[in-house]
Amino acid sequence: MVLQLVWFKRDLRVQDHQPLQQALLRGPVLPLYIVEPDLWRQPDFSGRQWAFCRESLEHLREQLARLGQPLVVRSGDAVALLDQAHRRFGIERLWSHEETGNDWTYSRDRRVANWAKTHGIRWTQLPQFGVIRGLRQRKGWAQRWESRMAEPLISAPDGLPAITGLSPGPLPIAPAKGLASDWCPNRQVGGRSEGLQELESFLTERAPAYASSLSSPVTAFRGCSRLSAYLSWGCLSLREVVQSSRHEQGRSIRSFENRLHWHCHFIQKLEAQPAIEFEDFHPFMRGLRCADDERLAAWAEGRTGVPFVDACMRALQSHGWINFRMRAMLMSFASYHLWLPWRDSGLHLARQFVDYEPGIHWSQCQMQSGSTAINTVRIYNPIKQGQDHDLNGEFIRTWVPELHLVPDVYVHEPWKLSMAAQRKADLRLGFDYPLPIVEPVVAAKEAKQRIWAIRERSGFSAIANEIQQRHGSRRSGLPSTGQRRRRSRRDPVSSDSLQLTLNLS
DNA sequence: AGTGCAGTTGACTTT
DNA sequence: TAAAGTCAACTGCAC
Repeated sequence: MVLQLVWFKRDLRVQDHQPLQQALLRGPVLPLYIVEPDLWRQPDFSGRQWAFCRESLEHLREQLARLGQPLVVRSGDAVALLDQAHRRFGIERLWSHEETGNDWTYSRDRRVANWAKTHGIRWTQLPQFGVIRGLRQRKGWAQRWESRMAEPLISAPDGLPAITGLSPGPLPIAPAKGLASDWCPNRQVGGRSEGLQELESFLTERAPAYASSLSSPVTAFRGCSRLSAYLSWGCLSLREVVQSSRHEQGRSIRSFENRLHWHCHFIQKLEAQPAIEFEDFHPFMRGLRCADDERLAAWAEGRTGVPFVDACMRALQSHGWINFRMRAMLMSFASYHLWLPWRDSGLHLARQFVDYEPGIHWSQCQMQSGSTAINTVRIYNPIKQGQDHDLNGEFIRTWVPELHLVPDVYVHEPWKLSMAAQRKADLRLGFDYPLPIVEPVVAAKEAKQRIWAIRERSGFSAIANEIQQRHGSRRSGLPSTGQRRRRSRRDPVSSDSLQLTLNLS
């Protein structure tokens, strides 16, 4: 018997699954998922991600079983297992979705490609996002994204011919031996039905308030779409989310759609330049920051002594998710205030995110650390963020119960409490809750100076411009220094040539 | 009623 | 998807 092998990776669904559809046109299909212990031992992967993935696999297995051939699951090295399948059945062709993963999955894919070539097996990888493989420069990208998303959805197959004498194999509880336990009590549950429920409730109930609730962690857990993990693991296809959101109208849904666009925009950067997982976009930024295990641990465990930062980190630990603005603030605090290398803090965040998507993640880590050079430096002030998005401290009090009795005005800056006030709030600073490990205002100022000193060095902007050509969207472009015309308020539409000359000279 | 002035607001620039 | 600083316009009030 000769088979088509459909290799499921982070595309755990049968709907809108082009490789599955195409493979079935050519013959009986062996649907395979490979649990790769080495992958799950990588420092950016974690138990909570496996738990979500495993739930999604259970659902996928059921769906495929109903179609006639359950999902086959094997644990081990991908090349070894593919080779085994080939020797037993003969694989005519290998099918999968393109994956823009980390360095480990990229090199595994190269090994698989090699193996396939050696055995004369064609490996067809089809795109599932708006990411374009082999793209040299960014011009025209947005339009190609648009046409990808407009393609008709592919419905689930009618059925799969059963393969006799092939056991589905167990879905392991742990994907590798000796992995750290990862308690995440408020994690979303994986699987396509859960994803569809989330999509449905978002579009029919929650979408109108999306734009107004996505910034504050008080409202974001309900107000955001919460589809990210289902997209990362492929329970839902991006195209189906884009298309169903287009049936709705309103300001909020437009702003949501914008973010779906950004999803691929960021993955495209890692696709075009895999090194950004490890290496700063801009060479002038390399080796800038200082590794510090103690600082890293305090940040990662939510005990920096800055309440809003700690509250966000603890909420993330418990949910496996937090809203975008707070992710940016956490990263900004690690990179600027604590001056930690983004790779170290980024690995911790990667493990915390159930929705970890390497391309988005590493692009964002760099962007929030100022190392992309094509974005302006954004240093978040955690006290201001707290006052803006958790004015009365309800979020802080939920996650930092040590501050339960601290009055609202001090809850963002408990170090300003007098001894008497501490006693009254039943709080001993430095004992029940730490004093801040850095002075937020001073640390931010210092970081800002360091970063700007580098940005002003000669040769910096020339390289920044090259990065812009390769990775930037049109809007993110650096203003060309010295060429911008200043407009006075007094003279808002001045086109007076004399003034123009003066301004340019 | 008009003027002076401190304090506030908002647009815009710089870091 | 930032924050802080600057500057001019505006506001409310006293006289």
